[in-house]
Amino acid sequence: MSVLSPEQEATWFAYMRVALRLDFELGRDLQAQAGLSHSDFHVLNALSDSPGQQLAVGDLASRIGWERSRLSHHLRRMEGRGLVTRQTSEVDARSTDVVLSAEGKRALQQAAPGHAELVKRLFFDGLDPALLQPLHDSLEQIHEQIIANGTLPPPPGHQTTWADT
Amino acid sequence: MSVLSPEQEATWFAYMRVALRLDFELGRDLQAQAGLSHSDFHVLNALSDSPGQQLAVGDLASRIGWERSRLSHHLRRMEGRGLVTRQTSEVDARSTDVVLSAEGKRALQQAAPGHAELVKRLFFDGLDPALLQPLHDSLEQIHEQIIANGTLPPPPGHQTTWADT
DNA sequence: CCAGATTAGGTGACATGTCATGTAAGTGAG
DNA sequence: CTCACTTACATGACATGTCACCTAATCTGG
Repeated sequence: MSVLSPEQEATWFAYMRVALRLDFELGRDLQAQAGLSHSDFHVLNALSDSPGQQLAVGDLASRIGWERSRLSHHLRRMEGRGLVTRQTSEVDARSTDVVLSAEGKRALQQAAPGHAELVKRLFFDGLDPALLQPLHDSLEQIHEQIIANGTLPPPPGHQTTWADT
Repeated sequence: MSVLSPEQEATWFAYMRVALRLDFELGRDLQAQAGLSHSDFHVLNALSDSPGQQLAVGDLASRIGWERSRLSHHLRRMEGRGLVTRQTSEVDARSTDVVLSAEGKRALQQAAPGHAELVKRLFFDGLDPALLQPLHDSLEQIHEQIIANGTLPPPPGHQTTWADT
């Protein structure tokens, strides 16, 4: 017997096909339309909806599901391009706060509408509206599962179902 | 008014969170357990369920949603490690056939069970069984949409809904 | 206050991915 | 047949990501 049921396997393959192509299409579009890589966009986006438009490096990493060292390299480059700023935290001198710069904000605002438009076109326009809610619920359940069973720390502010003892 | 409805936006964010973490967790596990990158795995997997365990470079690329040049570089490395073989096609001398080698097959078979196990644990074990079918349908619809509206060529053997004229 | 453990990040070497461009085989209009 | 065009890949330069390891700040129990 195999590990996954036939239905699960079919679903998994469908997921992978979607994920691979979507990642490619979105990255390509962002690069062409806004001069941002998909990675840049994730970072800017996460900062942008954080209080004070800033986040500690570690929190940012778990927010977007990256390793710290990857983020560290990427932030150096983004800082060089003026998209973000780094400053040592005032409460804990080990920690670094990443702040969205004015230019970073501008770049994000310039990129976001077109990006959302493409997401709508590729992801939602072909989806039966009746499936939106089930899809959302599925993804949330899977997300919880990944956080509970994965190796990355949970995102900042995440609540587990069972109260911590 | 924004481009996406609030429900769509929530669903999209849930999707991105799942995609980012899943990609990370699966890649990490494959590397640790089987010494294969997630990229290697996609290539081997695609070859393995193709007739003759081989595929033209271009077909392989659209099968896994990659650019050709990325695949070309990756194949050179995989060939160097003995996982695949490349040979000029006999029917069209421009085209290159990529063939799964015995060693590649072995590597894939060694990696697959653990990989499937992790997929089950991270993706399906937390999912309400009643949502499996809707999730599958959603992903298939989205997949069709991406193929129809994206820039990558459709995968080999893909049928569009409306008969070609 | 001090030694060792822990936590937050940064870094260097090297693997991988992207973009622009190159080469060669097939195609086809005249 | 031949010049222009298209198709299938490969490659080189450079951007990005990974892994192992480093430093410094903080915490903990004497």
